[in-house]
Amino acid sequence: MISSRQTQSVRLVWEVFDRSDTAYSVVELVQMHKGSMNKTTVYRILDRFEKEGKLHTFLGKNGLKWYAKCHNCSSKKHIDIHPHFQCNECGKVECLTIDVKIPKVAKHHIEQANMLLLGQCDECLI
Amino acid sequence: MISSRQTQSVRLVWEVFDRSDTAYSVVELVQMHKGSMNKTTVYRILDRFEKEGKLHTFLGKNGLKWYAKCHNCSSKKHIDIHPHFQCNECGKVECLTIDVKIPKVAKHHIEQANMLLLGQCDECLI
DNA sequence: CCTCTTATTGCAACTAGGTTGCAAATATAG
DNA sequence: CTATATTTGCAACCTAGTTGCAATAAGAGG
Ligand SMILES: [Mn+2]
Ligand SMILES: [Mn+2]
Ligand SMILES: [Zn+2]
Ligand SMILES: [Zn+2]
Repeated sequence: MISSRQTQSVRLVWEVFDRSDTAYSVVELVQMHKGSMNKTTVYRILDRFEKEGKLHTFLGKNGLKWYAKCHNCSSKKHIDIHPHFQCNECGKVECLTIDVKIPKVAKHHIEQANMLLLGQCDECLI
Repeated sequence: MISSRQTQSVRLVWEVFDRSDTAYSVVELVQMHKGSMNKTTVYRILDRFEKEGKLHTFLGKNGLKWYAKCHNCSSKKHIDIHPHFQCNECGKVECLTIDVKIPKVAKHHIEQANMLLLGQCDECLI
């Protein structure tokens, strides 16, 4: 499941994602593991998870990097090209399962489409 | 046309956008005006232009802030909700005139959709 | 034109996310 | 149990962007 060396830190970071399908910003993850590992280690472990196809990454509304679990990816193929949602009130981020068709643009070759929807989440709508 | 005080710096920054419809990153703009004004000034002028509805802003692929001219906006209403394209090879950014319909998401209120298309621009396709 | 008020600017210091080089620690193959 | 390669901590660094404050300069009104 977890390739390369299965260190204490690797296990701790993975557990967070294993427990739920929530997306986490690097800032949260560094904060969360403060005391048990260095921030550099968090960054490096996340990098490795991404290369291995365990996590995918995207940018939230202020350019912050977010990570979420992949479901059918490997180091060879990332198929997590889905839109993401971020709540303008609580800041929470979610992976969306809806399909977005990539628009065609004349004279351009489009390889990827990043879509970030902004608004209010279910909890903040009340 | 240009509200507030029309300083030397304000004129210089505006000229860049007035000349063409190119999008510019703040990094480029600061570099471009190095020698004639401080970077803080560039940031503040861009902020003002945005508030006044002259420029709109969005994030490029590395979370860098980009600015481009608005065409029918005012301080009251920004209607520049269009997708943007960034070339993976030369880094160039373009505003796209295509329409993207904002997807609906159950139990969420979507206010805005940010879309960044990545690929190769016309010049880099050769 | 001159004067006064207020918006704008420069500067230096700061914040925050993210990266790097290197020596020390540790997982794991054999 | 070793030997080796990977991973980690640390401290220093980088870059985009922000802030407080004193100095400067638009431009409105006289
Ligand atoms: Mn996702
Ligand atoms: Mn645009
Ligand atoms: Zn919310
Ligand atoms: Zn290009």
